[in-house]
Amino acid sequence: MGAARVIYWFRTDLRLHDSPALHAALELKPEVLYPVWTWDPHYVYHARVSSNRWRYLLDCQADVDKRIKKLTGSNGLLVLRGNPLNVLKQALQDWKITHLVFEQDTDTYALSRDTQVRAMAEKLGVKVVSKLGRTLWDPIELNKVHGGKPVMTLAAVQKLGSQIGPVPRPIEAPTSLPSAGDTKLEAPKDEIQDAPDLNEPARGDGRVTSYDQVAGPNGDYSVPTMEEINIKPAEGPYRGGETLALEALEAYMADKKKTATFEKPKTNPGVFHPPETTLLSPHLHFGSLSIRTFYWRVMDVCKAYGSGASKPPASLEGQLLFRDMYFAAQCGIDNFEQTLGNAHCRYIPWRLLQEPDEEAEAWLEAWTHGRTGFPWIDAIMRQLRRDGWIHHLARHSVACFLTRGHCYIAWEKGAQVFEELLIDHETACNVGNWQWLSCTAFFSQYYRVYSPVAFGKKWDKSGALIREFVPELKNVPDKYIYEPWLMSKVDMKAAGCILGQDYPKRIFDEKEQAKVALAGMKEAYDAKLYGDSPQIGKTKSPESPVKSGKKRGQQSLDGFAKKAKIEPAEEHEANEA
DNA sequence: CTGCAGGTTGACAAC
DNA sequence: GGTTGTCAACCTGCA
Repeated sequence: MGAARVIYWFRTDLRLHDSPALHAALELKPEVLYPVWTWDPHYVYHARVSSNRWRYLLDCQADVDKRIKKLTGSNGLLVLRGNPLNVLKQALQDWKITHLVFEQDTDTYALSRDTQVRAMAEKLGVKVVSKLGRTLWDPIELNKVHGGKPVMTLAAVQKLGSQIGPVPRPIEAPTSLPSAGDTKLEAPKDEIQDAPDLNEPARGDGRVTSYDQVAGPNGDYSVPTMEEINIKPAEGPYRGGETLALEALEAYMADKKKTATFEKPKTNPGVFHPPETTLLSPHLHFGSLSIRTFYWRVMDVCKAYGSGASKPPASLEGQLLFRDMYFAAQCGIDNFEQTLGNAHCRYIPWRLLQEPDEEAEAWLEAWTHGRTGFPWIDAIMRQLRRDGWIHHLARHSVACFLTRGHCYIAWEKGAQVFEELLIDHETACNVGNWQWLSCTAFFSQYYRVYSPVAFGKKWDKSGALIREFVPELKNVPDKYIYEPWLMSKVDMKAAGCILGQDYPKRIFDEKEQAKVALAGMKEAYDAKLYGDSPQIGKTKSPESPVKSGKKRGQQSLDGFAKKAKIEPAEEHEANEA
């Protein structure tokens, strides 16, 4: 039996430190190791991604590329442009690969993609190895030991997690890597499906050239540039990559008291550049920081600190446990990313869930672009758009406002905006948190409503966040900064801000609208319907959105993925012939 | 079955 | 200005 020839497929794990999958690849003692990223058109066209997040991804790739080059002394990351099923099939054959190794990914699209890739590889006689590395515990196993029910409470994560066993300690980054062999590839002619192009808002004017060649414009599989992928320049201040991730972790952990006594609800959503929280979530998303490295650094600091350390759910450990909870819920619930067909999501007849509604469309548009006339809400939404990151409680505040608190608009609409704009967007966490805030799952105390005026004021009396992100209100006195509609004509003139001209009038009276929304929530709770209740289908038009493929797909979140058609390899061969 | 405690992070008024 | 009770009352998990 010859030596192993390995493709290491990077996806959710753009790092070299504590990578169980990479470790498994190296344990095969391969004679050649091809570190591959597949530039998947699904993400380029069928997922919402802002310029900020595209740049963050490229940052992570560039950093891993540099690290790999250092260890191999030759090649870096090989970015193969094309549908992973097709390019990997070609690479497995042309490079005489014996093992395909990657980190387990339980996202909806990823599960279906990996199932197909696995089948394709095994058919070619290639061994497929996948390892857990993205969560503290295996989300599938968490649900299994929960009796097959999806894990949806933090207490359950703690209990079942400790039953499964302690989180493994992180493993060191390799000190050397085998080089890749010959990288010549008989590039398959990929049919790139670019419709629907959900990334259109981030794209520049030029043509997408990413898929002209499988090896990229220089023929060397180099990490793409923003120009090459034709994405507009990113405006935000936050950059990605393993090097920055590890530095940021150490910088935060250096303050032992802050780390050990961390309580999320006590961190200030009005503080920015830098925020009071760790800002490590985007690194977790791209895998440029290992979750286990983060977890054990926190646990060790807390242990050394002693009895004064904070505890879950508010503590840093608690934040990481929530993440595991959402991953478990996502892979344990059918149609997790939407209301319809989701047995664990309360059915609420949200505006814009199914029926057109001009007023609600206008409110959604105003919310999306920070033009609601509520300075606190608008500041957060503009911060989200410019920087790609907002504080957790700020997310709560604007999510509550759009859904159960005031606008009574379907949570999926808001989740789509977050999906596009957040640099730390994680489908499981984003969808889960939107369900939480909209009181459709996880949480149900709908009478606790965040005020668009009082909540911000509590943290930030003089409105620094508003003055930064809503400059038209810069000179409004503190007294009116959260409620500019209280200004007289004279006040407006003095502040250089005429309402309805320089800054919008509020879209509604928030106290009145909160009453309307609360009454709606009460009625919806009394009805006790869930996303899979048969009554829902019956009350709607016969052209039920649950069944109709294309239109629904365009509207849904990552769940679109599972409906996106990935051509079986055989069909492609037939097409090419 | 019932009852009850607890639930990451509310708002507001009254003291 | 910081603490406390009320608002109107949800869910899950466990005894």
